[in-house]
Amino acid sequence: MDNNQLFQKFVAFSAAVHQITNDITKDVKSEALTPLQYKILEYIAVSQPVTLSEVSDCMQMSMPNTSREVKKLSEKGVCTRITDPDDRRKQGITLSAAGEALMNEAFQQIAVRFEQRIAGITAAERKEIEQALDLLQQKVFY
Amino acid sequence: MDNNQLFQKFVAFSAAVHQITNDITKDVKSEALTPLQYKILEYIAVSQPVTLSEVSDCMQMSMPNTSREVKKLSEKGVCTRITDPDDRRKQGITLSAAGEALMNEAFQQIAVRFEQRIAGITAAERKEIEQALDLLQQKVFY
DNA sequence: CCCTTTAGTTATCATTTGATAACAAAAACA
DNA sequence: TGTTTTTGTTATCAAATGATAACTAAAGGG
Repeated sequence: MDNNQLFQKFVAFSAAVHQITNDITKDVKSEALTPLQYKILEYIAVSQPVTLSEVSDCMQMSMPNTSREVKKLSEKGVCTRITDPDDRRKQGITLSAAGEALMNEAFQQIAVRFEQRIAGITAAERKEIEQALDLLQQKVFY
Repeated sequence: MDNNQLFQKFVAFSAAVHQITNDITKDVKSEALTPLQYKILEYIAVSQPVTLSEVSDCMQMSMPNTSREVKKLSEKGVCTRITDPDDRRKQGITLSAAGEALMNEAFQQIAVRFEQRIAGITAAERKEIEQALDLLQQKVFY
């Protein structure tokens, strides 16, 4: 039943992460973007270049809906699509300059709030945190 | 600039947690509940008894919308509201028996998937993971 | 060369979610 | 006691998201 205890911790922890990150990213999203669009853009930012299918898979949304939302994003000028010369069905989606700027600004704000949150932490603690992040990402959240 | 590196790790980590938990809880939600309703129920399950205002705060949604969704949940028979005798404006929201059953089933499924994920881990690693979860929850995601 | 599969698009409709105004009742307070 | 604040409700509307069908074009495979 030790397994169950670990699971309890996992659930509580995941809930905490969701809550804190929601809190931190709250009203960061540009007025021009819907929440979904912001999330998609965030995904593009981290994984670019990506294909439509990859966005669809990762965001767990249907191709038609993905197509629609990404189309809106490129109409808003925050991302660019270039047809893959090797397979002209595919397109590489990347952030445009405007998109990069927008996401930089967002991350900037998030960074500020993150730093407030860990303000007054010692160097040793920081080291511990880094190691814990690495460990969990490697063994649980991979 | 060490701060910035830690922040990078934090962002990557949060993204990973979101993705994995989304994956794990995917299609766990009962057919009878919308995603929002499932999240609210999950929150009630963890924090019961809660008031409408607390749900509203925590889920970052307006009181009217919170009222509507919680009303739907109680109409579906998964939660119960009892007026606080000390302050009859407030109501304590808890899971009903059916709600408990539903959430138990959901957690059961999530637990199974979690265990698959950490299958083949040594006792020492398990210990490390537990400590890492505790540390982060205490120092970052509090 | 035909057939199938993969990648993506467009259109349309239903449902969910968000926002706002107008309200009621209990509690707090002056 | 009368007024204000807190807690919640109801109704209504707009916008976002989800689901599905019908389609195009390129690639792959026999």
